[in-house]
Amino acid sequence: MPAIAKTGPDEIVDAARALLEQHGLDGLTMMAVAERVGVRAPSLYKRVGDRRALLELVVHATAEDLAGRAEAARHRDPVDTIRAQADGLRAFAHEQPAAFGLLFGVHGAPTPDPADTARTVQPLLEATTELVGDAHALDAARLVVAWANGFITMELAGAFRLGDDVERAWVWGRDRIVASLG
Amino acid sequence: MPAIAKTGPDEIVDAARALLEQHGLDGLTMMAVAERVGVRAPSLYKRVGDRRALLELVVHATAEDLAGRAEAARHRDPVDTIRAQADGLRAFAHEQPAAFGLLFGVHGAPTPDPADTARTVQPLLEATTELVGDAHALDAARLVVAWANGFITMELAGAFRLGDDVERAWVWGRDRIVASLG
DNA sequence: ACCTGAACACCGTTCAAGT
DNA sequence: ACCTGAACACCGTTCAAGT
Repeated sequence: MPAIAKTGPDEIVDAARALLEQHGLDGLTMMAVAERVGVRAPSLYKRVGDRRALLELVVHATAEDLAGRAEAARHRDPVDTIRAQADGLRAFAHEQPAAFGLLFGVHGAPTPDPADTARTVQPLLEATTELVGDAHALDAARLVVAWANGFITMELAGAFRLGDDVERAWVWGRDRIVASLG
Repeated sequence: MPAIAKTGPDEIVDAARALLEQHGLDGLTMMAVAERVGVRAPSLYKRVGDRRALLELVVHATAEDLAGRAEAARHRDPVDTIRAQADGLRAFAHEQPAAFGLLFGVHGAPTPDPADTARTVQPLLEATTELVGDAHALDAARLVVAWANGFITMELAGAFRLGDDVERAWVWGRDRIVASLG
């Protein structure tokens, strides 16, 4: 007998991303995803392997999203590009904090596709190459990304507890780093 | 009837920390902790409230550990202190990667005691005060900590996939940051 | 006082049976 | 082809009953 599919992998991944942001990683259960796409949990296994595989799809979708933004934030001036890459990463993290945490956290989450990672870093790498030269372009890119990721992660975790202006700390740190590459 | 306690909170926290490093956060189950301390899972609830409370104890113990190390890594020269704080944090993370991830990750883990956080940052804050003055001491400390946390987190997550020397990137970044504060 | 088996809720996953 | 109820394993948690 025919039997039309009620859902596909895309709807499932979208549902999973929504649940991730709304209820955290623990709220992203197979049962909750199933309910959201209008199906019973066992049916999901015909589409996505298992929960781990679904997390991989979520990571992949998030990484693609981020790569697209990074590519869109290029400027003529390498200093402008570096600032835009850092600010863009932060904006992305504020929009999708849980997905950002999944992508850059430590705890055994799936790793993004190397190709997406490469696309994401590329514009920054071009800018640092222009600023500091080939020999240290990668070191410089790692400096910028490490600082931005660390700052954003601490910000999202509420780790800046000594008061004062977090916004100012971002700009101050960002511009110190940019200046140190000049 | 008497009935001597078979275990106390300290053994339970030690068991939990060991499980965390050996089997990850998912391996830190109440049943596994119970088995390690020689008791059945229900008995743990007379000692630690619940799993969440146990995680808080683990975070607290880890944060105290880290604070002690930070205090032990002071030097006369503020530049030496900053280097030592960054290197010490990294050494700590390499020894207890899972605990480090729990402490600095994003995902709804318990937050360390503010007092422990303050102790941990204090030596760095004194050094940055000496280097850049009161007005930007906190901004500078945040720059250093954000970079170090971000670098270490990416390193532990295996996010440095573009090859090359990670060790060199650490030293290069660290010394750029220190120099930018001079 | 402290410990435990039994029980319940919840989640991931499999599979035989339905359409 | 696709979907589902039933079932199993595993974990967190509670509680009445044991010593």
